[in-house]
Amino acid sequence: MGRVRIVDVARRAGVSSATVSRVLANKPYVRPELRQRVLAAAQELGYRPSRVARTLRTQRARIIGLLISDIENPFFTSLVRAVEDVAYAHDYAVFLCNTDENPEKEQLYLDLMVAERVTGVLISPTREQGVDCQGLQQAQIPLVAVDRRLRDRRVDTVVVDNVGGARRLVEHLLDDGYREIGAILPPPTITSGRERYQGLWEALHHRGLEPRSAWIRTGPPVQAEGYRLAREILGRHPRPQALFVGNNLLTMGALRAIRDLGLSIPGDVALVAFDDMDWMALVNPGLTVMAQPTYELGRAAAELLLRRLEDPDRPVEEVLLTPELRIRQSCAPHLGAGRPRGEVRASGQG
Amino acid sequence: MGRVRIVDVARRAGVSSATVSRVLANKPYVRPELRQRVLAAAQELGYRPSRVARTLRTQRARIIGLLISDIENPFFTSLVRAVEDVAYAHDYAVFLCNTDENPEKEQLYLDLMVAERVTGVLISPTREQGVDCQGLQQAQIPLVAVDRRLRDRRVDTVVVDNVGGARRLVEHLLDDGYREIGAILPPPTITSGRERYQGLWEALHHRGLEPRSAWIRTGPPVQAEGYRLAREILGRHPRPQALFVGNNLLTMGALRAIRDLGLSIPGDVALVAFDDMDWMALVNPGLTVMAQPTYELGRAAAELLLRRLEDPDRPVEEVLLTPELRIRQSCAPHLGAGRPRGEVRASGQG
DNA sequence: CTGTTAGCGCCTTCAT
DNA sequence: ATGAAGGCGCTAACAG
Repeated sequence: MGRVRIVDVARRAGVSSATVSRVLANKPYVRPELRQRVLAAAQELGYRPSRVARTLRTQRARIIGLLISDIENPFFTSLVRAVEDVAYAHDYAVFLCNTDENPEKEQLYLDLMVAERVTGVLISPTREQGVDCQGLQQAQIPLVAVDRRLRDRRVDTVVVDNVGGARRLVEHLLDDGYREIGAILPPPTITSGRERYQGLWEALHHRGLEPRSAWIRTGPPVQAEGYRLAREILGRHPRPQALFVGNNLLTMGALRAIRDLGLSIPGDVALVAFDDMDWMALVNPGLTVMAQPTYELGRAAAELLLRRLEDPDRPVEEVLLTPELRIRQSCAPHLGAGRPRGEVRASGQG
Repeated sequence: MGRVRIVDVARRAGVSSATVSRVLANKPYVRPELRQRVLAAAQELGYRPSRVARTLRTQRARIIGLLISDIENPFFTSLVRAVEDVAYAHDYAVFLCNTDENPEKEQLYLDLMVAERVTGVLISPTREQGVDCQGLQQAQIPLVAVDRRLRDRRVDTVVVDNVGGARRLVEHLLDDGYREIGAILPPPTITSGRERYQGLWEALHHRGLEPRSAWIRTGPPVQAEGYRLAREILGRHPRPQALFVGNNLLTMGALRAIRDLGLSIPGDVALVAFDDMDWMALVNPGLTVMAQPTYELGRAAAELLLRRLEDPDRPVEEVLLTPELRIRQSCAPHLGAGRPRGEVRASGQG
């Protein structure tokens, strides 16, 4: 085992375990000489404090729990990276759990976080309600929702402006002259999906248009679903001239479907997508996307959690970040043909 | 806090804490009636055992540590997913750490694993040697290396056949008539990088060819480096007709560079790559890749660790998996022009 | 400034 | 089949 305990170090340094503890915790009121002796003894013995014992004693593991819904989604890995950076800087470890869009797994991990007495939890919830936070509350473990909201308004939240972002994307299509617009979206049980639908709705209504339900489909945010739904929508007669896809994985599937159908973008069907992925520009330079500030999202969430820890009584906070429209200029001229309006606009407004 | 302790449950059920412990651990020798009472009491009180206390007592946290070198690399996320699935099935939690190809961070996390008294550790090491496993050994925490080897031959290892895989990729180029072949590889401090270089070397030597050092570059396996090195190599006069890229992130960078240089694949430069990414076929259907069985890799590693835990004295094991050659048929005819040999071969042999 | 002491919550002999 | 008691390794009062 971690054979060498604090008393071993104490004995070797000729002091008490309390002094060793103080030295290692960098507390004041220790004679420099003793400090040296202790440090040396610890070094020589290769002493590794048991974080387990410390946690039991202090009733708080210096760990931040992070529950994401799909680790294979680049969106989340970028977020993870951000959280990790912040945690690392503040001497916290990160306990990463992949809920896999599965509410049961989510609950299981939430309970695990309680059982491990983590300091705080960041979560990107699989659904808006039905999450049992009793355990967390009882154990006074703060919770912060990232990317997706929870029904419970008492939890701090960090999200992007999904309504506005979706609206700008659709407006981009409308500005280009498209009127027959289809959409593939995450289900309304996920707040971001619902909000993006609302953005679509607002954009259309602002121009006196109605969403055509035959062209609008929702499904779990996974690639296979994007593929399936895109084929379904684009297989209809008539089919929409343009597609708004509300999630990166869905977009990936849709791109595949469009390729398999032998269609070109935007010649046969125009595409705008929420979320961005690094390789999308490689796949299709003509694609316009709403890029989320993923790293910022994670950083903001982690920092919000830290603030909450400092002052448990501060008012509930909601951070709203703004996604960025990226209009990509096609560098493959043959793909540009057939676009209602050929003009390429500068990045920025929609 | 987790206010309700085992004694609270015991009191409520009118038994001792020992009985509660036995019931919750599903141990025999408890009267069914008492068992019911205990279960009911635990339920009513919302009792959540402290894993921290349990760990302190048993000296082993039911956690598997997983140290990967880059969480933003899809290769690793797929591996994470596999490990998680196995762990989950065996009632282990996974403590995921991102070393970020940084040996210091790696060491820090390794120490953290010891401090947390995890059951075992899976690692994809940042480098072959210099990893201090003293702490792990002292604490008798088994270690398994995944994807990359460690110098220390006493650790169980799960890797793919990098030499053979690289060789087959290069042979694929040679079979197509290419002779002037360049390469972009991870550095030799990473075993997979070195092994892939060896595969390249073997393929060339087998045909009486020599690697041209001016066309061969190594660098950290990140996209920016792939971009830089590809530009460098392809900017030379003369430049190679074909490129072997030995890592997915490097490939991503190389693809970007090739695009920015206005070159086409394989017309201007042929490309074969180790590692596969889901979207690569979308980016360039003509790309031939050596796909790693990433999920299998993670699963094998986790299972190897589990076996090691069951029997600490079993001989050291090395699992060698075989990557799969994927020859993609170009569906963009204009990209096929200029290829020395137009024939498209079936997937399988190189 | 430093040492003594009393738990944190659980599991596990040992005795009954 | 059940209970009593000790201790895992550490920190935080409290004494001095």
